[in-house]
Amino acid sequence: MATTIKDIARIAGVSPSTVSRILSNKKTLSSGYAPETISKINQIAKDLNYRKNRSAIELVTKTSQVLGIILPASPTNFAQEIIAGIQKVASLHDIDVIIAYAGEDSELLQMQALKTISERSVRGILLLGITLSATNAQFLRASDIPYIFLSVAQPEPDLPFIASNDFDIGYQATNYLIMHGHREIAFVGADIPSCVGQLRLDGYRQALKDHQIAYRADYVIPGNWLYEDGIQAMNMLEKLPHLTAVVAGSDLVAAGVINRARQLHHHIPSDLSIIGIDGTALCDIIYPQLTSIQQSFYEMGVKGTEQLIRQANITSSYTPICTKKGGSVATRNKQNE
Amino acid sequence: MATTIKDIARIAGVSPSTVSRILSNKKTLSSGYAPETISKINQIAKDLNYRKNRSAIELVTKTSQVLGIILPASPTNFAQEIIAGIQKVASLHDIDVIIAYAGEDSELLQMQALKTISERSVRGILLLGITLSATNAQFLRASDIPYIFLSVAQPEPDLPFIASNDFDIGYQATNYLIMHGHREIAFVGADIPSCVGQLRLDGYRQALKDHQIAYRADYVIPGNWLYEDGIQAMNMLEKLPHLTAVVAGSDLVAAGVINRARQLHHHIPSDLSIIGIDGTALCDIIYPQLTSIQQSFYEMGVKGTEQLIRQANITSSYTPICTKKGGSVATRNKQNE
DNA sequence: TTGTAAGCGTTATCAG
DNA sequence: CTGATAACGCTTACAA
Repeated sequence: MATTIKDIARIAGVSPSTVSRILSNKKTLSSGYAPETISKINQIAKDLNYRKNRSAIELVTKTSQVLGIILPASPTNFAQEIIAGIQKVASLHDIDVIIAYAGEDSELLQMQALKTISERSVRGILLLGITLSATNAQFLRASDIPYIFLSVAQPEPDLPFIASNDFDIGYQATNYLIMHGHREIAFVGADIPSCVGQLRLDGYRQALKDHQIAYRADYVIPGNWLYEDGIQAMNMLEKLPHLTAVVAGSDLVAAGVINRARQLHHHIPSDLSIIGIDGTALCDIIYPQLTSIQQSFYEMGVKGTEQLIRQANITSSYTPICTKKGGSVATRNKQNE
Repeated sequence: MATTIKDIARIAGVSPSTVSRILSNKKTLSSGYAPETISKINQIAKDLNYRKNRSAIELVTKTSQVLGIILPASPTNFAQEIIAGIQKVASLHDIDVIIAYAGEDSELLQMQALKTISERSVRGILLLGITLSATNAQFLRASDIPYIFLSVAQPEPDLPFIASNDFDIGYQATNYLIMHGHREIAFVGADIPSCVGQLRLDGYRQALKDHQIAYRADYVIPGNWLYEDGIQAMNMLEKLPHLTAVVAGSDLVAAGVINRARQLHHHIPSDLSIIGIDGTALCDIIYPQLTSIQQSFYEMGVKGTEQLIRQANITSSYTPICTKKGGSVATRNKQNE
C-alpha cells in the first residue's frame, strides 16, 4: 500500500490540506507555514517514501504537464533530431513526454495511437512525420487538444504544421546539380504518392523546366526513402547511359545509390554526382561525404513544442533549408554533352 | 467541457454504472446487456465524442496499461532497435509507453526521470543504456514498481538486466582479429570507466593473454563510443607503426577510424583491419562494410518487456552475440611480423 | 439485467 | 495560518 497524503497528515498531526499545500510547494501558500512544519512534513514524506499520485492530481486539476508525441511505426533516422528538440524545450518547462507509435499506413493503428494520447489529459500533441487519414484527422480536431504536425506539411488549413518547404527542397537539390553543369538528372527513392514526395517531385520538375531541360519519366524511380531503395534505383540507373547526376529522396537513399554504384565500378562523383536530402549525421559518415539539402529538424521540435506550451494560437510555418556540402557532386564540363 | 459517463447515462436514460460496464467492455458483464442498450450507448458515446479519462480510471483501478522507459539524454543509435522490440511486445498486449529522458551523468536529471515515471502508475520500468547512481538505484528499489535494465549489465544482484556479456564481446572481437593473424591490436573509443567499457577491456586483455600477446597501455585509447572518438583515435594510432588491427568500441567509432584512416592514406583492410561492436545497420552503409560483433538489441527489448508484462519474478539474462562479417578485416600473413 | 453508493488521492473553496 | 468538505470521473461491490 503506497503512502498517501493522509498518512503523512495523520503522523504529522496536521490536516491533509496542509500536507498537500506544503508538498505541492505553491509559493504563495507554503511561504506562510512555519519552517518547522514544512521540514517536518518533508521529512515524514521522505521517510515514508511518499510519491505523488499523478492520476489523482490530473483528475482534480484537469491539467497536466505532459506532451504527447505520435511517431510512425518505423521512425525515420531524423525523428531522433526532432525529438531532441522537443525534449530540450519540454524539460526546460518541466514537462513530460508520452510517446505512442502509429503505423504509417494503417488507419486503425493511427487511431489507436490517437486514442492512447488523447485519453490522457495531455497539454498538446506533436505528430511526427505522419499524415492522418480523413477520419483520424477529424478525430484529432474533435479532441480539443492543441496539436501540430512536424516535418510533414499538411494541405488542410486547420492542420497546422512546422516543416520544410518540400517544393523548395526538390527545386534546390535539382538546381544545385544543374548549376554544376548537369542536365541528365534522375530523381530516385522518394515516396511519390505522399505529399512530401509529390512536392519534391514538383520542385524537381520546375527546376528542370526553368533551365529548359526536358522531363523524362524514366528518370524518376520511386521508393520509400530507404537505403534499399537507393540500391534498387542504382540497378535501374545503370541502364541509362546519359545520366550524370541523381537527386536522392533522402540521405539513406543516397547512401544506397553510392554503395551500389561503387559495386558496379562507377566512380562517385566523377562518373555520377549525387545529392541527398535531409542533411543528417550520415552525410559525414559515408564515403564520399554526401552533399545534401539539410533540413532544420531540431528546430522543428523546438518551435513546435514552444507553440504547444505557449498555448497561443498555433500557426503553420516553414523551417529553413540549406545546402550541406560534401564530396558527392562534381562540376561537369558543359562541352562534354 | 468534455463528455463524461454521466452525460451519456443521462441522455440514454440509464445509470452511469451501466454505461461504464458497456464502455469498458468487460466480457463477463456486458454480455448480459440487451444488444439494443449496448448499441445505443455506443452511439451516444460516439455522437458526443466521448473520451475515457485515464486519470480517473487509473486512480480507481490503481493499475495501468503503461510501461515507462528511461533513456539517456543522448540516445545511442541502437536505442531505436531496443525500443522497436519493446514497442512490438507492448502493442501486442495493448500497452502504452511513456518515455522520460535522463542525463547519463547528472544524478539530478536521473532522479527527475525516475520521479516522472514512478509517479504515474506504470506497470513497469525499462531502463535503457544507463547506470544509476547509488541514491537513485535506492529510490528505484523503494518504488515497488517492477523494473529491468536493458543493454547495460548491473553489478548488484537486485538490479536485474538483459544485456550482452560485454566481457565476451571484448574477447570475441579481439580473438577474431587474432585468428586472422593480427598481434598488434588497439582497443579504442570505449568509455573505460563505465561498467561496459571495463568489461570489454577485460575481455580484450584476456584474449591477448590467452595468445601470449603482451598488453600495451598505449594501444588503449579511451573515448565515449562516438564517431569523433574514432577520428581522434586514428590520429593517435598513426604514431604506432607496428599496429595492424583495431577493436573499435562501437560501430560509430569504427566508422570514424575508417574515415580518418582513409584521409591519412591508409588502406582498409590491407593496411589496417578494424572490427566494430554493435552490428547496427551502419555496418552495411559505410565503406568498406564493417565487420562487427553484433548484439541482439531487438531481443533485449522484447524479452525485457515480456518479463515486465508477465509480472513473474524478473531475472537477469544475457542475449546472444554473433560476428557480422563485412570487409574491414584482412587476414595477415604471420611471416610478415 | 440494471441501479445505488462508496471511494480512489488529490486540490480547491470556504470557514474559522 | 489551518482544517473541513466537496468535488474530479470512473469502477465496483452490493442491492434490487
